[in-house]
Amino acid sequence: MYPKSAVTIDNILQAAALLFVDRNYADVSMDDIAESANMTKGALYHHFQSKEKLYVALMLNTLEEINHHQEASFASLKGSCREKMERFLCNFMTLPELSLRLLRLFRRDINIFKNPTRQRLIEAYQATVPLRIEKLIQEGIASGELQHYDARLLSWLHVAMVEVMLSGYGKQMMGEEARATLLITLFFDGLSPKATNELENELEVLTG
Amino acid sequence: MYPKSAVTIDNILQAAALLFVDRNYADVSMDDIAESANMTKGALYHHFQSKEKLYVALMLNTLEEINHHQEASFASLKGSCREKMERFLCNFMTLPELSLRLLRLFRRDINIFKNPTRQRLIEAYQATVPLRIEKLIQEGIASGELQHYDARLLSWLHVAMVEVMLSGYGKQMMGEEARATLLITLFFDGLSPKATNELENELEVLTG
DNA sequence: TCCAAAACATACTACTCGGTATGTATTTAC
DNA sequence: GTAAATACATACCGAGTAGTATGTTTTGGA
Repeated sequence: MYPKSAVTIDNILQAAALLFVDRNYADVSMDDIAESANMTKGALYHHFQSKEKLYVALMLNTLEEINHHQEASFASLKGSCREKMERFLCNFMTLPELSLRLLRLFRRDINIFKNPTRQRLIEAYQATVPLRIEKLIQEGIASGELQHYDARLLSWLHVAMVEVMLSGYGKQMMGEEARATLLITLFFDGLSPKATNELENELEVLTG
Repeated sequence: MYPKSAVTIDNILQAAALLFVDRNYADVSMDDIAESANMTKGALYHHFQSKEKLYVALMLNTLEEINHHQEASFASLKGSCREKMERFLCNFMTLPELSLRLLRLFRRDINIFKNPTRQRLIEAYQATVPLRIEKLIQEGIASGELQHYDARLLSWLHVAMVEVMLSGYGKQMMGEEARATLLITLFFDGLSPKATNELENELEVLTG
């Protein structure tokens, strides 16, 4: 009934996001956030009980957005495991710059908090990205497209590689789809020059 | 001439290391460090001008240790690029638990500082691990063992994967050498079941 | 119109923490 | 031994910050 609150909260979270992505949690004060959101600290505390609650809200909110962005694409994935993963990755890379940076921030700063907050944040984070990839990998293992290593471990390796591709250096090197292709190639075929495909082609030729 | 100072500084750095690895930079106070090192803050400030200087000293000190640990092994690497990387990785994994955790900490917290400190730390960090791997990768590319992607990007991907292998979940899953082997396999051959070797064997059989 | 609840502002508290000023004890050099 | 440099202790300061108490303004409904 007081819709003004919603837009204000959104303003606060937006301002907080911009501050948190290039300073540390400890280095961003509630005064900073209030000033950046064009309001006073009193108003800020009217909407958020504490700094921690604000950060958690920002995180859950961002993850929710990302979830929404991915849900449709994830549900409509078709083809081989490899195709699915590549599609998913491409879609992921089209997320707004800010969302991606926040995601990276969360992964880094999640240990600031103590349980039970910590556990809650970890689960929320995992549900949006690593678990989805883990599911794709599990399917790939089941269908024989991937060797049967631990799916969770593989998903974390994948996530870590994606993070590298998204951060700084990777970005200026190559285009979006080139980076996605490289990553999928590395993941499935490795970096040895004799790629599986080529060898399979040779085999086909020889075996008729 | 005052040799007591050296051992005291060592004590301080050791105590600080233990505190920093499981709390954040901001969450560890100079009082904490002093208490943990069994001395007062005044004594602490006699040896370190500031908290930042202390942290930098800890970091450079740790990197120096790691450098020392790796130098001999790195110089004596022989065989193919793949063998070299596997050896190097195995050796790296034999580093003390605390050193590895500190290394991870530095990578995460290096952005706390402003230039020129930041730049100095980044260079020191890169010199101990990523640059060495980059060199191995460059050799591999030159010798045709690896496809000619950007060596630096590949080294970062490699480092990121190593980090996953060393952190928590990876550790309890498999033994040391198993993790190293998996990582090298993934890096060179990928995770598709039809590994390059097998295909090459098939080719050899068919082509005689 | 009028009132209660929500939205926001102001001013303040309590406290932490990096850093310092100034002392005392200990070590080394001669 | 003794003087000076070093090592360490004690007590404090000032800045900054999370959080609060208490006001004032605005909003939405009856």
